Amino acid sequence: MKNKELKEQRIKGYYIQAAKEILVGEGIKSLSVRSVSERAGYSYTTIYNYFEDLNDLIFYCVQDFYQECSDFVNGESKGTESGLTIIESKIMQYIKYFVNYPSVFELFFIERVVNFGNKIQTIELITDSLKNILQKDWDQLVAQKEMRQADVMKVQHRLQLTVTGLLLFYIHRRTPAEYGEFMRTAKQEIDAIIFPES
Amino acid sequence: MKNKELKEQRIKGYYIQAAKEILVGEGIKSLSVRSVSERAGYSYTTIYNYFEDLNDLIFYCVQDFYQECSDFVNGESKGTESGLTIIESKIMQYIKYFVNYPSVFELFFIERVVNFGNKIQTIELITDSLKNILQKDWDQLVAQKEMRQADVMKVQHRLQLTVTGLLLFYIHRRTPAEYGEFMRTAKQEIDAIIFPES
DNA sequence: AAATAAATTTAACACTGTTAATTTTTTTAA
DNA sequence: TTAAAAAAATTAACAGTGTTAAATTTATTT
Repeated sequence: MKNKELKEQRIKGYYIQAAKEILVGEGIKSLSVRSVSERAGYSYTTIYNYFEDLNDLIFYCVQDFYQECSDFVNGESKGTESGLTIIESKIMQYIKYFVNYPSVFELFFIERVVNFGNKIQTIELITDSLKNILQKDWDQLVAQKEMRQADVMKVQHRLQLTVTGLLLFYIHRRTPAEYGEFMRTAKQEIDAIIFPES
Repeated sequence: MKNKELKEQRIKGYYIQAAKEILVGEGIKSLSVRSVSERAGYSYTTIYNYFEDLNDLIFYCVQDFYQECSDFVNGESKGTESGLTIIESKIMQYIKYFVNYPSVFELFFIERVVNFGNKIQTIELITDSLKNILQKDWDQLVAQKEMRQADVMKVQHRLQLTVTGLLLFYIHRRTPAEYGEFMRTAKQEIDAIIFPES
């Protein structure tokens, strides 16, 4: 009976969609078993027939958001720019995604993750999301011998720390207060990492 | 009647002490109006006679922890080291403090702060805690003309982003998994920022 | 010692996540 | 097509959360 499984997947989709809408619209503080159930159109315990618990549902949202973020960054290929330049503009797109969806940033980097269990892979996927999303571009750079593999790894790590730090202070602590200044300093810091000589 | 005020301060102290013990021992997830009240020796609503709400109490803890962190970093002056070297070892002390008290890191950088109001100064104190705690050392460096003011500010900001990023991934996402590796890469990254030529 | 003020506690409310029992709906078998 | 079995969904309930209002106890003044 694959019909049954299809049905189950559809209903899970209703919950995931409802949860994503609440997360993007009102934030994780408004996401409760009751609120998501109501939006999905079910009573407040039916959800336990389809998800282990609320965290389980949230994990599906995280995977969806990761894909959205990746598409947002890699979607519009800027055409004929050089390697590091296109990487930089992609990093700025990555930053813009989380500025547009601060709840997703919270979900990825702030939210305390309990019940790791079988979700460790997803955790790693999102903590390394910047690296993962740009992996092809970095590989290409190495293949064209524009950078050495070891240097790429160092730069990847440095970018992860700095970009996450930038977003943490801007989204979570409103530092700096102005969007324009934030984007300016963000670009400066990224520049300093990927163009270390200048 | 200053006697009355003294009494009030003492009782507030009981609550703050109880809250700090819970935060350090069991983490913020275990800090509730009921748990802190029980440890302070009062019924579960007496707290509202001394604090606006639970967040108000937490803010007093934050200020205490900030002072503790500052003392931990500046307490043991390493004697006759040169400017940047002593700054680096102090930054490593700063990191060690939060590794020892991960709940304090959460309180400082992770916890969503509602009801800003009159607490904005405290927020700024802790988001700029690394800069604030080392300010004298930086000033001395400028006074001795070992660094220019503008460069100091750039390095301060870079350190803030990197150190917070490092702690976020290590404490919150267990990346890297090993303490030794974490401290090694932390020192590397700090080195790269404060000794940019090498 | 009696009246007043202050401090503390109990009761209650509206939330939260989650489990167990019950009811409704859907599927299978005759 | 109707009866039995299985599945799905719902209601009730529990233990927890923060917070307010009313009741009670304690302390201070007259």
